[in-house]
Amino acid sequence: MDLLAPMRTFVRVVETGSFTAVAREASTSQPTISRQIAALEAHLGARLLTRSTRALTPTQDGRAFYEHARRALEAVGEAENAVGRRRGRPSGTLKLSIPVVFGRLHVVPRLGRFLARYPELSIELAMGDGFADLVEQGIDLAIRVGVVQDQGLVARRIGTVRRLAVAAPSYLRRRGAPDSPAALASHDCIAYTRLATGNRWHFQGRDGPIAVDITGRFATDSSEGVREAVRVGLGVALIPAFAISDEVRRGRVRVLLRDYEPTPLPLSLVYPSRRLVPLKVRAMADFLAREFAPDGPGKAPPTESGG
Amino acid sequence: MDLLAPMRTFVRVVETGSFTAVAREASTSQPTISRQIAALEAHLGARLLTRSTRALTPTQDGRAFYEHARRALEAVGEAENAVGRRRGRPSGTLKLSIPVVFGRLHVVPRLGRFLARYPELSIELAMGDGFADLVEQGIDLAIRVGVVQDQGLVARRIGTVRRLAVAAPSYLRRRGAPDSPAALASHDCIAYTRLATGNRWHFQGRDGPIAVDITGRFATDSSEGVREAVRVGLGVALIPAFAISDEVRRGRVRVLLRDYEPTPLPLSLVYPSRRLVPLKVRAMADFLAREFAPDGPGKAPPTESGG
DNA sequence: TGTAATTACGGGATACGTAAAGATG
DNA sequence: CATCTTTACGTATCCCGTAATTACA
Repeated sequence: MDLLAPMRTFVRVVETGSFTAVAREASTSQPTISRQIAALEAHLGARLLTRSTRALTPTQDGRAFYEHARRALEAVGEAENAVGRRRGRPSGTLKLSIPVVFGRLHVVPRLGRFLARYPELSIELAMGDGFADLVEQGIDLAIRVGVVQDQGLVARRIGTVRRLAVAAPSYLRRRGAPDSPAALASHDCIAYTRLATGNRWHFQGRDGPIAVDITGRFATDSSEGVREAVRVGLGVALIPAFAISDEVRRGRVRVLLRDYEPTPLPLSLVYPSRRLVPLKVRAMADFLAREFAPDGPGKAPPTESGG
Repeated sequence: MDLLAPMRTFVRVVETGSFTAVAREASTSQPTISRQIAALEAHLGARLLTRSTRALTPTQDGRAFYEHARRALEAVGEAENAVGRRRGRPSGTLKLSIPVVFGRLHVVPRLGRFLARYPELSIELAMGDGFADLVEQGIDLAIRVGVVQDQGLVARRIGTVRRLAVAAPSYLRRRGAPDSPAALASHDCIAYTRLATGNRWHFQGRDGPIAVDITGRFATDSSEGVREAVRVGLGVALIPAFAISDEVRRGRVRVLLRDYEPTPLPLSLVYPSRRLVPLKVRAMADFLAREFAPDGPGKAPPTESGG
């Protein structure tokens, strides 16, 4: 028996919660959907859906099968896209995870072009800075700022993010400005816990690298949180230039230690390591790498090559 | 159109190199095979096989599609095995990679029982100690001795391998026996380059851990090579107890430094990290973990629990 | 010239759509 | 009772197996 059609149908049924809706979507009759699901259940020897006129909920088996079916259908799609007429024409849905601020400023505005280029492809966007849960959440591709060290992930560096040491005028009036990285030890430093280097800040001085163990009473795992904390004068922070330059221009925060550049962070594409990288992942990765290349098509690339 | 049957057919055709053979295998007629391949090629818009009466070779597209198809079929099989009648009944082929000596002594003798328990499952065994090429070679599951540090791999520790410091009588006559780990610095030490700790050997002494930087003029990436080098008197080596105890019993090699146990190595199951671990991998992993558990069913488990 | 893949043809199973029946909140 | 799923039935399509044909070494 043919399994693919029932599997496709089942996936859509789970996602829409309705036989009728799937029938319309597939421009077929509703009994066809009913029969396909029934046949699938018979084949598997398991009930996948609990039907009632009003509600349609997957059973435990149904949920498990849904996950497997999605994977399998994606693999079949990859096979179809690997050769022949459809070669190089990715299709399906790409789950993309990007940092909140960077994503809003630099990624989302570019996605329209990507979607136009690959008409059979859809994007499901997740915003977040966490490294760990990519596989868990079924993310296909992520953009991450900072060193990637997770098991099971491949990182492809596409650029470098310059950072600035900043503080709000209100804080500086109260506490004065540090004149060297070492002076930070007696300042309130805002730690970004997502970075492996959490409580140690690294700078490039004229005479080589400088490391400072910082102290402070506010730490957060949210880059938005760091920025907000700086703005309200909670302390000094290192923030990517692209995320804070607006505030600097408006005078809401001041750049400190101009002679000591915080060590730039790598900007990486991250994806689960597989033997065969899906076409859609490769397509998006190549697109992003080109967009953010120092001499790429983006007018104002947020990254700088050296580093 | 149904894609699964043609894909299954195509995979077997590539593997057997014959339409007729596949027809026999599937107890169907040869034209059916021919038609399925033709339909598949039409669907994909690509020629997959170059046919001649005598030879049947896949085109470049064919080879690419073969790889993808295998993956896809495996994913579909996993979906079928996830629920219902066939739940927990893994099927297909499991590619297993094990260290040469450990595998021969402890794994291969146990595989019969495993195969009997899962009748729909086949095993393809690769012997080797390398860590890096698991994904490349399409290995589903590997057993490895030593610390696993590769990206993209999940390690599940199932035991501990005790090691012995050993040397041949001929070597000891020539160079004497070391009376402490420190004395190894003036001995010819045989390094096993696969271990991350290559040129530094760690022992558990009465007064805590001892590390010795060893020197020597022979190193190898083969555990068989280490054993052979010891036997012919090339020097001192650390060797897993299970791999050398036979030689010790026969007097061909002597155990040294009995008061200082070389730090035991972890025995781990290693597999590529995926969101959904295939059933067959889970089955084998559980089987091996139980077999090698300290109180497991194996009569003489080669591992010891404590670390 | 023999072996193996392709094309031709008739039969049968499968799957579909329409229509009616059943279930449920 | 309205809506959605299941069952019934007639039809069209697809696929298979046998047989004949073609291609290649």
